[in-house]
Amino acid sequence: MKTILVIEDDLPLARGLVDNLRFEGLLASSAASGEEGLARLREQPADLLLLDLMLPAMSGFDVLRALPSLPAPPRVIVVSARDAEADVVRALDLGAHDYVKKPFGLSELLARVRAQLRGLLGETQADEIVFADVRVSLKRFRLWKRKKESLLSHLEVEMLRLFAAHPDEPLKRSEIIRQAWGEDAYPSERTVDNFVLKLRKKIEDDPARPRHLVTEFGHGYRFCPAG
Amino acid sequence: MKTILVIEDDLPLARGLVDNLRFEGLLASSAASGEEGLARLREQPADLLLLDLMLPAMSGFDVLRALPSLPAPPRVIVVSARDAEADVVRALDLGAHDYVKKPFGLSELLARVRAQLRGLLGETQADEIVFADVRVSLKRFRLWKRKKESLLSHLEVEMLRLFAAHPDEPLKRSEIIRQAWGEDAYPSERTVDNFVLKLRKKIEDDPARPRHLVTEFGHGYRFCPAG
DNA sequence: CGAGCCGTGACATCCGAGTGACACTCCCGC
DNA sequence: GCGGGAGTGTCACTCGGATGTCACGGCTCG
Repeated sequence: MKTILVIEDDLPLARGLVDNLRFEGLLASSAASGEEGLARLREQPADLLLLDLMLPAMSGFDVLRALPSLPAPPRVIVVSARDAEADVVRALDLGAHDYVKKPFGLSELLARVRAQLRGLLGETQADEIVFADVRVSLKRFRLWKRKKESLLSHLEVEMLRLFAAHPDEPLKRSEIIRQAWGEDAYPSERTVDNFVLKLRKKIEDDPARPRHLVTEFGHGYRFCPAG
Repeated sequence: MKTILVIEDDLPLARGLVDNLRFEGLLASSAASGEEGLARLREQPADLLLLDLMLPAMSGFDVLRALPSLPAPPRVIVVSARDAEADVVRALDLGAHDYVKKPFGLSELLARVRAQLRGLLGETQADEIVFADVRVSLKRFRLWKRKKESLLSHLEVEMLRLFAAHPDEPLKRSEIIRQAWGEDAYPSERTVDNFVLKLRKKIEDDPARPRHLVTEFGHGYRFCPAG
């Protein structure tokens, strides 16, 4: 599913946009300031950003300038009450892909959102995890440890994604299953052990003495990026 | 250099646009009708199309509908005096990437042109794909492997084009269908397998042990130009 | 109506998720 | 320290789903 972030300090408007985007079948969320939005994008890259220009502290232009240094910059539609041509040109040349003037027609905005998302392949979410001497491409289902390449299955990727989202935090097997397998799958808890085994063979120097995927006796497993 | 075609029946306006686009460093030309424009695009693919909606015989909407069947569809900015929201939505959903209402500010239009062309570098619609001992002419629907010639169907070409645009990246069957077949075609996912089979017979030394079109179990297929 | 193309169904084959068995390790009470 | 039971490491095996492959039917176009 495609993800969208709305950066807008007018909360009722933001909520309305998010609701409508969700109704379009998109994974939408909002942030009330540029700083908050950028922090969110750094953690959880989005495919598209709806950006207001008139924000409290950090302006929309500042946000545009900061986007290229993100791990996965989103496409951007600027939504602004500023209708001077100079503002439009400035925003577009700062990297925005489209510019919609307030007040806008909702159906036009949604059509422009569809136009921007069209042709984007797959999900652009965070597609790399890097720690120690290991690099993981979540999009390509591949893992490299010192130039040695391994293939990852769908579930291995989901588990790595989960562990990376909770570094140094013990995760119970039941929690791992719920997050990586989904709400409606109920494999045995020993299945988790098997996947930990497979992952250790791919990311540990000595799989018998793991330093990254550590057993928390009686509680589950813990991911230590630092080792 | 990036190429632009302007389809506009108001000749003075068309000339003005072409001059300004050339001043921007682009290779611009114009056509006075939809038919003429499409013919031009078929001979000489462009990177971007500026399209008027109110054309004499064939309307701009008709042109939009005809674009996908071109060998190399351009990006499209619709430039129109029709300002009803319904027209905007319709044009965007027919595949336009942006919509500018007349009368427009020239600097804004040029900024939108730059925004559309940005990031297109390297994606310029090549009409040849070359890898290993295989050469493909996308325009001629032909493929050569060591002097052995094969004919390609329309969909085979689309799939090759898609794979070539995403080397070494696993593509899901659903994505392949969406990109190669189009948004409104829903063949079975097994259809993709059949086309992979046909392509393998044409590009692999040993189709039973493919090195270029590799299966990613559970994910789809991956194109490895290097083998 | 013949040829080529697209799409589906059927069958064989392959792969990996999940299970269970067995050995080993850890914690706890003695 | 020293069992013992619970928890974990590890592996071989199974089974369902995914894929390879082919053959057939519908379709369009000349």
